[in-house]
Amino acid sequence: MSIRVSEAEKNVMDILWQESPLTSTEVVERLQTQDWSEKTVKTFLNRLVKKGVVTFQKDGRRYLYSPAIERDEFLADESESFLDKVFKGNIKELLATFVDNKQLSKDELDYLKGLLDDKEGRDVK
Amino acid sequence: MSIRVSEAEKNVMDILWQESPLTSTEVVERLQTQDWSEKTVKTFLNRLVKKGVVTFQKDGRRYLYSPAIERDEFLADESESFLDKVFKGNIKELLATFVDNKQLSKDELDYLKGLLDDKEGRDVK
DNA sequence: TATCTTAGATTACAACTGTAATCATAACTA
DNA sequence: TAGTTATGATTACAGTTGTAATCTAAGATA
Repeated sequence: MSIRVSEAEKNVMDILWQESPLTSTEVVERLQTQDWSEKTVKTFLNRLVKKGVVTFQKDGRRYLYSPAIERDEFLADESESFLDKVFKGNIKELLATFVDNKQLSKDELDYLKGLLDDKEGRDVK
Repeated sequence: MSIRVSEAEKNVMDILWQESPLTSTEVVERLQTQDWSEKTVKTFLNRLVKKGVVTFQKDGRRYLYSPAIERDEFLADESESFLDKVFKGNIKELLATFVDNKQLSKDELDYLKGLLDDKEGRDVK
């Protein structure tokens, strides 16, 4: 049931999660880094609307686009699906891979330890 | 430069990482859970060979297939790419999402803490 | 040896993606 | 009001993917 948003489309979602509603022109502007033609970005907006993950209100001849799904929920979905597909659900292996392969700063390590401490006690086991 | 292996193809890789070399027939057997036709599995093997991530030695008329890439390396690649594409490289957010959204057992929490402790001191930062 | 199997190679085909260009039309401008 | 513009809608087109079926030829079998 997982939401189907392609790689390229995700970049558009990210823009809208940062700020919305936006016109297509504004979305195009904020996607300068990607060097997509304005036409390409419009295509993505269109597809995202058809997929039901972006909505719009009309404002004269133009549309004001907004995300129709929550970023957190989307990330949780994507993460779950990544865990299942790549690590076959083995979360220990997934976490080990990330922790092992990334250079983590002291700050990041502390942050993560904090997360674990908060978690401790809450999950009944 | 990341390795291009599709969702369905990953299941074939998983089989070969568990045991290899295997004939196509053996791969098909081990993929019973997926209800793919034998033809479909053969197609995947073929594509994987063309992509250079599976190799084979001939054994008479049949091939003995083996992975041509390391599972660990593949997982690291996939993870890196997932982090970049979905979390735009923000590893704290990624880890927080996993830790928050999954029910983690005491065992898993302890394991993860162990990882972090090991890591501590090694990363110079 | 002639025939049957069966394994890999080739071909099929629709949906999804990346990447746009063209079309139709509503709104702005002269 | 008539022409210009810019926006969303439609169309394009090749590559990837999921999901096979068909073709070809080398072994196995009668």
